[in-house]
Amino acid sequence: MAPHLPNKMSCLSPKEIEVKLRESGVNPTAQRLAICRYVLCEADHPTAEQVKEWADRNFPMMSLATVYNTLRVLVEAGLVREFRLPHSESVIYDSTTSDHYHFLDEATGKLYDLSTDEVQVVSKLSKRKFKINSIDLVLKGEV
Amino acid sequence: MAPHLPNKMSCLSPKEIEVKLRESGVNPTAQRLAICRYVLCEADHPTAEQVKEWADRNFPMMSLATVYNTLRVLVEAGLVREFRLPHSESVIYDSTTSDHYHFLDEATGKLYDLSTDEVQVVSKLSKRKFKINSIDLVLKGEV
DNA sequence: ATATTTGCAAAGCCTTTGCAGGGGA
DNA sequence: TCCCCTGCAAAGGCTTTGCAAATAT
Repeated sequence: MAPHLPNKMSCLSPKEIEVKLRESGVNPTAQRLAICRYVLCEADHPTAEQVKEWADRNFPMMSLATVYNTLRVLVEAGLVREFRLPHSESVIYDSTTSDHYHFLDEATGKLYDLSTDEVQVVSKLSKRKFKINSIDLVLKGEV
Repeated sequence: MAPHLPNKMSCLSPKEIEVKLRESGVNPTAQRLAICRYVLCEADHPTAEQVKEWADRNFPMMSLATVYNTLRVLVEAGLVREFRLPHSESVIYDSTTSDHYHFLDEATGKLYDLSTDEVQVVSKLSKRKFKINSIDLVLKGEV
Protein backbone atom coordinates (compact mmCIF):
# COMPACT_ATOMS: atom_id res chain seq x y z
CA MET A 1 0.00 0.00 0.00
CA ALA A 2 2.60 2.53 0.97
CA PRO A 3 5.02 3.29 -1.80
CA HIS A 4 8.34 1.65 -1.18
CA LEU A 5 11.02 3.71 0.44
CA PRO A 6 13.88 4.40 -1.93
CA ASN A 7 17.32 4.07 -0.41
CA LYS A 8 16.39 4.72 3.16
CA MET A 9 19.22 3.89 5.49
CA SER A 10 17.09 1.66 7.63
CA CYS A 11 18.39 -0.04 10.71
CA LEU A 12 22.04 0.70 10.62
CA SER A 13 23.91 -0.54 13.66
CA PRO A 14 25.42 2.03 16.02
CA LYS A 15 28.83 1.06 14.68
CA GLU A 16 27.74 1.55 11.08
CA ILE A 17 26.33 4.93 11.97
CA GLU A 18 29.57 5.90 13.60
CA VAL A 19 31.48 4.92 10.47
CA LYS A 20 29.04 6.84 8.36
CA LEU A 21 29.52 9.95 10.44
CA ARG A 22 33.29 9.72 10.24
CA GLU A 23 33.14 9.20 6.49
CA SER A 24 31.10 12.35 6.25
CA GLY A 25 33.55 14.30 8.34
CA VAL A 26 31.28 14.52 11.36
CA ASN A 27 32.70 13.93 14.79
CA PRO A 28 30.62 11.05 16.20
CA THR A 29 29.67 12.34 19.62
CA ALA A 30 27.19 10.57 21.83
CA GLN A 31 24.47 13.08 21.07
CA ARG A 32 25.03 12.92 17.34
CA LEU A 33 25.01 9.13 17.33
CA ALA A 34 21.79 9.10 19.28
CA ILE A 35 20.07 11.55 16.97
CA CYS A 36 21.30 9.58 13.98
CA ARG A 37 19.94 6.36 15.38
CA TYR A 38 16.58 8.03 15.47
CA VAL A 39 16.67 10.14 12.34
CA LEU A 40 18.41 7.71 10.02
CA CYS A 41 16.56 4.59 11.08
CA GLU A 42 13.58 4.87 13.30
CA ALA A 43 12.06 8.19 12.40
CA ASP A 44 9.83 8.99 9.50
CA HIS A 45 10.17 12.56 8.25
CA PRO A 46 10.55 13.99 11.73
CA THR A 47 10.52 17.63 12.67
CA ALA A 48 13.06 19.07 15.08
CA GLU A 49 10.37 18.98 17.72
CA GLN A 50 9.81 15.27 17.20
CA VAL A 51 13.52 14.65 17.46
CA LYS A 52 13.54 16.57 20.72
CA GLU A 53 10.62 14.53 22.04
CA TRP A 54 12.42 11.34 21.14
CA ALA A 55 15.56 12.60 22.86
CA ASP A 56 13.62 13.48 26.00
CA ARG A 57 12.48 9.89 26.16
CA ASN A 58 15.66 8.15 25.08
CA PHE A 59 18.53 10.49 25.70
CA PRO A 60 17.62 12.82 28.56
CA MET A 61 19.39 16.08 29.18
CA MET A 62 19.90 16.90 25.54
CA SER A 63 19.06 20.52 24.93
CA LEU A 64 16.93 21.77 22.09
CA ALA A 65 19.87 23.77 20.80
CA THR A 66 21.86 20.57 20.47
CA VAL A 67 19.03 18.99 18.54
CA TYR A 68 18.99 21.85 16.08
CA ASN A 69 22.76 22.09 15.90
CA THR A 70 23.09 18.38 15.28
CA LEU A 71 20.42 18.35 12.61
CA ARG A 72 22.17 21.21 10.86
CA VAL A 73 25.46 19.33 11.02
CA LEU A 74 23.81 16.28 9.49
CA VAL A 75 22.27 18.34 6.73
CA GLU A 76 25.58 20.00 5.93
CA ALA A 77 27.24 16.60 5.86
CA GLY A 78 24.67 15.39 3.37
CA LEU A 79 23.35 12.64 5.61
CA VAL A 80 19.95 14.20 5.91
CA ARG A 81 17.92 16.55 3.78
CA GLU A 82 15.66 19.24 5.01
CA PHE A 83 12.62 20.78 3.46
CA ARG A 84 9.33 22.37 4.36
CA LEU A 85 5.87 21.47 3.31
CA PRO A 86 3.98 24.32 1.68
CA HIS A 87 1.65 24.87 4.57
CA SER A 88 3.73 23.90 7.54
CA GLU A 89 6.00 26.12 9.53
CA SER A 90 8.37 23.40 10.61
CA VAL A 91 11.35 22.04 8.78
CA ILE A 92 11.13 18.34 8.05
CA TYR A 93 14.21 16.16 8.05
CA ASP A 94 14.47 13.36 5.57
CA SER A 95 16.99 10.55 5.85
CA THR A 96 16.34 9.37 2.32
CA THR A 97 19.12 10.99 0.40
CA SER A 98 18.53 9.59 -3.05
CA ASP A 99 16.24 11.37 -5.49
CA HIS A 100 12.65 10.90 -4.54
CA TYR A 101 9.40 12.74 -4.16
CA HIS A 102 6.64 12.91 -1.59
CA PHE A 103 2.99 12.20 -1.23
CA LEU A 104 1.18 14.03 1.54
CA ASP A 105 -1.97 12.44 2.88
CA GLU A 106 -3.97 15.55 3.64
CA ALA A 107 -6.29 13.65 5.94
CA THR A 108 -3.63 12.37 8.30
CA GLY A 109 -0.64 14.57 7.54
CA LYS A 110 1.41 11.47 6.90
CA LEU A 111 4.15 11.82 4.33
CA TYR A 112 5.07 8.99 1.98
CA ASP A 113 8.20 8.68 -0.06
CA LEU A 114 7.74 8.16 -3.77
CA SER A 115 10.46 6.79 -5.99
CA THR A 116 11.29 8.41 -9.29
CA ASP A 117 9.84 5.31 -10.90
CA GLU A 118 6.45 5.77 -9.37
CA VAL A 119 6.21 9.41 -10.34
CA GLN A 120 8.10 11.14 -13.09
CA VAL A 121 8.63 14.76 -13.96
CA VAL A 122 8.82 15.42 -17.67
CA SER A 123 10.29 18.75 -18.66
CA LYS A 124 9.78 20.23 -22.08
CA LEU A 125 11.84 23.26 -21.15
CA SER A 126 14.82 24.02 -23.32
CA LYS A 127 17.79 22.37 -21.67
CA ARG A 128 19.94 25.14 -23.00
CA LYS A 129 18.06 27.76 -21.10
CA PHE A 130 17.05 25.89 -17.98
CA LYS A 131 19.58 23.87 -16.07
CA ILE A 132 17.72 21.80 -13.51
CA ASN A 133 19.69 20.94 -10.41
CA SER A 134 17.00 19.41 -8.27
CA ILE A 135 13.29 18.86 -8.08
CA ASP A 136 10.93 19.28 -5.17
CA LEU A 137 7.67 17.51 -5.79
CA VAL A 138 4.83 16.98 -3.36
CA LEU A 139 1.62 15.32 -4.43
CA LYS A 140 -1.21 16.11 -2.07
CA GLY A 141 -4.31 14.06 -1.66
CA GLU A 142 -5.64 11.03 0.12
CA VAL A 143 -4.52 7.44 0.41
CA MET B 1 13.10 33.43 -22.38
CA ALA B 2 10.91 33.37 -19.34
CA PRO B 3 8.20 30.75 -19.49
CA HIS B 4 4.86 32.29 -20.21
CA LEU B 5 2.64 33.07 -17.29
CA PRO B 6 -0.46 30.91 -17.21
CA ASN B 7 -3.67 32.70 -16.34
CA LYS B 8 -2.20 35.54 -14.37
CA MET B 9 -4.76 38.21 -13.69
CA SER B 10 -2.61 40.96 -15.10
CA CYS B 11 -3.63 44.56 -15.11
CA LEU B 12 -7.18 44.45 -13.93
CA SER B 13 -8.72 47.85 -13.46
CA PRO B 14 -9.61 48.96 -9.95
CA LYS B 15 -13.23 48.46 -10.86
CA GLU B 16 -12.64 44.94 -12.11
CA ILE B 17 -10.77 44.14 -8.93
CA GLU B 18 -13.65 45.45 -6.88
CA VAL B 19 -16.07 43.23 -8.77
CA LYS B 20 -13.76 40.28 -8.33
CA LEU B 21 -13.62 40.82 -4.61
CA ARG B 22 -17.39 41.05 -4.32
CA GLU B 23 -17.82 37.92 -6.40
CA SER B 24 -15.51 36.15 -4.00
CA GLY B 25 -17.44 37.36 -0.99
CA VAL B 26 -14.75 39.78 0.13
CA ASN B 27 -15.71 43.23 1.28
CA PRO B 28 -13.79 45.58 -1.01
CA THR B 29 -12.23 47.99 1.43
CA ALA B 30 -9.67 50.55 0.39
CA GLN B 31 -6.82 48.55 1.90
CA ARG B 32 -7.92 45.35 0.25
CA LEU B 33 -8.29 46.99 -3.13
CA ALA B 34 -4.86 48.49 -2.80
CA ILE B 35 -3.24 45.21 -1.88
CA CYS B 36 -5.07 43.49 -4.71
CA ARG B 37 -3.85 46.05 -7.19
CA TYR B 38 -0.36 45.11 -6.20
CA VAL B 39 -0.68 41.39 -5.61
CA LEU B 40 -2.96 40.52 -8.51
CA CYS B 41 -1.30 42.68 -11.13
CA GLU B 42 1.98 44.29 -10.40
CA ALA B 43 3.70 41.92 -8.02
CA ASP B 44 5.57 38.80 -8.87
CA HIS B 45 5.41 36.15 -6.16
CA PRO B 46 5.66 38.67 -3.34
CA THR B 47 6.19 37.92 0.30
CA ALA B 48 4.17 39.67 2.98
CA GLU B 49 7.17 41.86 3.60
CA GLN B 50 7.27 42.96 -0.03
CA VAL B 51 3.59 43.77 0.09
CA LYS B 52 4.22 45.85 3.17
CA GLU B 53 7.07 47.70 1.47
CA TRP B 54 4.85 48.42 -1.49
CA ALA B 55 2.13 49.67 0.84
CA ASP B 56 4.55 51.93 2.66
CA ARG B 57 5.32 53.57 -0.66
CA ASN B 58 1.86 53.60 -2.18
CA PHE B 59 -0.64 53.36 0.61
CA PRO B 60 0.92 54.84 3.76
CA MET B 61 -0.39 54.11 7.23
CA MET B 62 -1.32 50.54 6.47
CA SER B 63 -0.21 48.34 9.32
CA LEU B 64 1.64 45.10 8.92
CA ALA B 65 -1.24 43.30 10.60
CA THR B 66 -3.58 44.56 7.93
CA VAL B 67 -1.24 43.28 5.26
CA TYR B 68 -1.24 39.83 6.78
CA ASN B 69 -4.95 39.85 7.49
CA THR B 70 -5.76 40.95 3.97
CA LEU B 71 -3.50 38.35 2.41
CA ARG B 72 -5.18 35.69 4.50
CA VAL B 73 -8.60 36.91 3.39
CA LEU B 74 -7.49 36.74 -0.23
CA VAL B 75 -6.16 33.24 0.20
CA GLU B 76 -9.36 32.08 1.86
CA ALA B 77 -11.35 33.62 -0.95
CA GLY B 78 -9.28 31.72 -3.48
CA LEU B 79 -7.95 34.82 -5.20
CA VAL B 80 -4.40 34.14 -4.20
CA ARG B 81 -2.46 31.03 -3.32
CA GLU B 82 0.22 30.78 -0.72
CA PHE B 83 3.17 28.47 -0.43
CA ARG B 84 6.68 28.34 0.88
CA LEU B 85 9.86 27.50 -0.86
CA PRO B 86 11.76 24.65 0.76
CA HIS B 87 14.53 26.79 2.14
CA SER B 88 12.81 30.06 2.81
CA GLU B 89 11.04 31.06 5.96
CA SER B 90 8.59 33.40 4.29
CA VAL B 91 5.28 32.59 2.74
CA ILE B 92 5.02 33.53 -0.92
CA TYR B 93 1.77 34.73 -2.42
CA ASP B 94 0.86 33.76 -5.94
CA SER B 95 -1.85 35.43 -7.93
CA THR B 96 -1.82 32.75 -10.60
CA THR B 97 -4.67 30.54 -9.56
CA SER B 98 -4.69 28.03 -12.37
CA ASP B 99 -2.59 24.89 -12.16
CA HIS B 100 1.03 25.64 -12.69
CA TYR B 101 4.47 24.88 -11.35
CA HIS B 102 7.55 26.88 -10.50
CA PHE B 103 11.14 27.19 -11.50
CA LEU B 104 13.48 28.73 -8.97
CA ASP B 105 16.64 30.32 -10.27
CA GLU B 106 19.00 29.49 -7.46
CA ALA B 107 21.43 32.17 -8.53
CA THR B 108 19.03 35.08 -8.29
CA GLY B 109 16.18 33.70 -6.21
CA LYS B 110 13.77 34.65 -8.97
CA LEU B 111 10.75 32.43 -9.35
CA TYR B 112 9.24 31.64 -12.73
CA ASP B 113 5.85 30.21 -13.41
CA LEU B 114 5.72 27.08 -15.52
CA SER B 115 2.62 25.93 -17.30
CA THR B 116 1.48 22.34 -17.11
CA ASP B 117 2.41 22.12 -20.78
CA GLU B 118 6.01 23.00 -20.19
CA VAL B 119 6.43 20.52 -17.38
CA GLN B 120 4.34 17.46 -16.71
CA VAL B 121 4.03 15.17 -13.75
CA VAL B 122 3.37 11.56 -14.67
CA SER B 123 2.07 9.36 -11.90
CA LYS B 124 2.23 5.61 -12.10
CA LEU B 125 0.61 5.32 -8.71
CA SER B 126 -2.57 3.31 -8.52
CA LYS B 127 -5.41 5.78 -8.90
CA ARG B 128 -7.48 3.56 -6.69
CA LYS B 129 -5.13 3.97 -3.79
CA PHE B 130 -3.88 7.49 -4.29
CA LYS B 131 -6.26 10.30 -4.95
CA ILE B 132 -4.25 13.33 -5.99
CA ASN B 133 -5.83 16.66 -5.18
CA SER B 134 -3.01 19.01 -6.03
CA ILE B 135 0.63 19.08 -6.96
CA ASP B 136 3.40 21.29 -5.68
CA LEU B 137 6.37 21.21 -8.00
CA VAL B 138 9.46 23.36 -7.86
CA LEU B 139 12.33 22.84 -10.25
CA LYS B 140 15.52 24.37 -8.95
CA GLY B 141 18.45 25.33 -11.07
CA GLU B 142 19.74 28.16 -13.21
CA VAL B 143 18.35 30.06 -16.13
C1' DA C 1 -27.50 50.51 15.22
C1' DT C 2 -24.99 46.64 13.96
C1' DA C 3 -21.46 44.25 11.96
C1' DT C 4 -16.77 44.58 9.88
C1' DT C 5 -12.43 46.15 9.53
C1' DT C 6 -8.37 48.51 10.98
C1' DG C 7 -4.09 49.20 13.57
C1' DC C 8 -1.13 48.96 17.30
C1' DA C 9 1.25 46.25 20.39
C1' DA C 10 2.05 42.06 22.35
C1' DA C 11 2.50 37.33 21.97
C1' DG C 12 3.36 33.09 19.37
C1' DC C 13 6.04 29.64 17.02
C1' DC C 14 10.16 27.83 15.09
C1' DT C 15 14.94 28.45 14.73
C1' DT C 16 19.52 30.42 15.47
C1' DT C 17 23.19 32.43 18.22
C1' DG C 18 26.38 34.11 22.16
C1' DC C 19 28.90 32.53 25.51
C1' DA C 20 30.65 29.86 29.30
C1' DG C 21 31.61 25.34 30.84
C1' DG C 22 33.20 20.66 29.60
C1' DG C 23 35.06 16.82 27.05
C1' DG C 24 37.93 14.23 23.83
C1' DA C 25 42.30 13.75 21.03
C1' DT D 1 46.99 21.62 25.37
C1' DC D 2 43.74 22.76 21.93
C1' DC D 3 39.74 22.43 19.55
C1' DC D 4 35.32 21.16 19.16
C1' DC D 5 30.94 20.26 21.42
C1' DT D 6 27.21 21.09 24.69
C1' DG D 7 23.53 23.61 26.85
C1' DC D 8 21.25 27.38 28.68
C1' DA D 9 19.16 31.55 27.82
C1' DA D 10 18.38 35.20 24.98
C1' DA D 11 17.47 36.95 20.54
C1' DG D 12 15.86 36.59 15.83
C1' DG D 13 12.47 36.31 11.89
C1' DC D 14 7.92 35.63 10.41
C1' DT D 15 3.15 35.45 11.52
C1' DT D 16 -0.99 35.71 14.35
C1' DT D 17 -4.01 37.67 17.83
C1' DG D 18 -6.46 40.73 21.48
C1' DC D 19 -8.68 44.64 21.81
C1' DA D 20 -10.17 49.30 21.21
C1' DA D 21 -11.06 52.78 17.84
C1' DA D 22 -12.70 53.71 13.30
C1' DT D 23 -15.51 52.61 9.43
C1' DA D 24 -19.12 50.88 6.54
C1' DT D 25 -23.94 49.21 5.83
